[in-house]
Amino acid sequence: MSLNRQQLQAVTGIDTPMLVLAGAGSGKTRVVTEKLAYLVERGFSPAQLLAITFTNKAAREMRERAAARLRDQAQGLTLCTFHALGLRILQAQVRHAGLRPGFSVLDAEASFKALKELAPPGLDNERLYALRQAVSQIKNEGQAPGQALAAARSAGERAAATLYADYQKRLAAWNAVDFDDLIRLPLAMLEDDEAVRSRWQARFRYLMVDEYQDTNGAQYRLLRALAGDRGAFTAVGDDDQSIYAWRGADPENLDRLARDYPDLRIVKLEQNYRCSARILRAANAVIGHNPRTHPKTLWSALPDGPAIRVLVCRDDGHEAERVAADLVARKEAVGGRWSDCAVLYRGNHQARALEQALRLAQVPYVVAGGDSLFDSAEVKDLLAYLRLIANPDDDGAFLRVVNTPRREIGATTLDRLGEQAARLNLSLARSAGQDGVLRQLPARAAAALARFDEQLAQWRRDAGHLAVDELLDRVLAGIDYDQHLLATSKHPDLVQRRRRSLESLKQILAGFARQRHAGLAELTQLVALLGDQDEDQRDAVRLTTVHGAKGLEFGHVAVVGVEEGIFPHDAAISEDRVEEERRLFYVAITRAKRSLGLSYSERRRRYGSIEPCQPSRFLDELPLAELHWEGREPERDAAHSRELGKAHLARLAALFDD
DNA sequence: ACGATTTTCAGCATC
DNA sequence: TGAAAATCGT
Repeated sequence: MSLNRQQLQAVTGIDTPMLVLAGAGSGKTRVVTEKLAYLVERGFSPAQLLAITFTNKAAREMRERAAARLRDQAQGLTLCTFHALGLRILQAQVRHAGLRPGFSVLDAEASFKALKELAPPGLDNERLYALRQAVSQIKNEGQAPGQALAAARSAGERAAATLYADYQKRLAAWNAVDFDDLIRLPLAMLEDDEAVRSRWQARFRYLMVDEYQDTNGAQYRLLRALAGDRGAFTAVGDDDQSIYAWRGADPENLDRLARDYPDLRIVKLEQNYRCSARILRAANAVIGHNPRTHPKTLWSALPDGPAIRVLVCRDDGHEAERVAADLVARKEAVGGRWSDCAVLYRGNHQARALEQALRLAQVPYVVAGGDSLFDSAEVKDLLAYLRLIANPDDDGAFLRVVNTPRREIGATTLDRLGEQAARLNLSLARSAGQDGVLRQLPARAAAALARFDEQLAQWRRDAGHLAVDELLDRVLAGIDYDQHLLATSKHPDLVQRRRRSLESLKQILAGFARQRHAGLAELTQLVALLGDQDEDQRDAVRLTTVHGAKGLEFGHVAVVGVEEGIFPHDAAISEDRVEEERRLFYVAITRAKRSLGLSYSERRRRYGSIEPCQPSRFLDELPLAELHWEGREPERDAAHSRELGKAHLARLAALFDD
């Protein structure tokens, strides 16, 4: 299949900076991979090319596509997320960034915990979230603590700036960075230091940025610093699919690009190759309810396909059952692969009812995102051990593992240790290694701490000559973790599951180590960022949030919980952010190639009690002619409705026999 | 210091 | 409803 005229322009335009406004399903990924190939043809070496995405999933997808297109040329390509790029820059110039080798990358949870401890005491959660948001926003604007303090006008801004300053002091003491720092610190180096800037500008001679509408202020400046005046970049994005404003994404960056690069060329991709004409009409109708700065008119040459089904259900359990039954009926009638179907929802917690129903209906499924391997306590524990071995300053890691498994080092001992550490200006783990500190403590506590310190010292020696998986085995043996698992797991199968988690962790770490030739410190840093990389390849229905489905496509898509309060979400309604929810809904329905089902419940269990629900306003925004409503039927008619469903699906099969 | 029991509270999405 | 935190009792 060849490129259309706009796609060709997007691919071959390399003499001026380029912005590609790519509608949903318009072959965006294809353009990016073709362009990478084109750049190589035109004399760029793959090592000089940098392709940036926002999510690990997108990076993985792009890597596969690039490998298929570029073959062995894809090897030298740098293809990663903004944050992974930031991490590389930091690793390459650790000292310059004010860090020491072995620094820790805090995950969102650890970072919030640190922030919470520094915030004024007695704040309710709502205020804490607001503060976290405020601090993160300051960082996403690329401001240093001093700048933020100077710029603060209101009392609220001063509170956020003060907290930010304290928080950064704490991170510095821990030799740690958070996710926002992975952008902010490299940016500061690039902007402030001519030498660093030219070094990285020489390293990357052409930049591709995917999902450009999701960039925040700091990321935009990072892009500009790397591209420099050469303007050797292509940004690909779609403002209608901007769904990360809550993460600081600023679609304003689209216009900023045109201002900063007057010779910017803009190409619009408006032919959709994915969705049936009917689904696309519905999508266009929905997004038409938003004010738009870069209006696009998406069109599809594909046939209409079946009507969009709207399922009205009794409650969330019923909804899940019907979705499951629908998937079974579809499989019987149309055949095809389970993996060509997806169930999309607004929040991860909605997966639970679906899982139950799918299990009952014996439909194979995989849940994307949600709680991964890295959310389990045992994996977090062991990763914290590794982090503490790599970075003796990581107080967060120390506190997590110091008494797991029990070492008889309790809260009082840690309080005393904390006082001593503060006095000496040392981390907790380092203080525990000081005789002077231990002498201040009761003999029992001091002995326990000394034992732990000795263990750590031994592991640090081991880390020098052992592979990660071997080191992990040694740690597991040293702390008798299996015993701890047995003692803390209520069910025997839970013990099995946890053992398996640790086995997977070992595999993943060993895999990373081999693949990236990374040492212990780099491994823990990468893992914080990348999470679980292996995709489940089984033929199974995919359950995912709408956010997680961005960039993916499926023959059949079911969107559940299309209700006021869920989609759009309550918080979005009260905070006047329905437009982003509408874009999210637009993303959801444009994942579907051939058939689309939407469903909502009349009642739903929320926080324990059963509450009545209203259908989502987005349903009213869909063209009535494209919809086929199916109210809830009496149970005795379930078989009948199944037959109806089959007849419907048989027609569908006749339309699309591929 | 630790496990058992009661109370609270509800983050929506990701790096 | 269910998980996490706070409190209680040994």
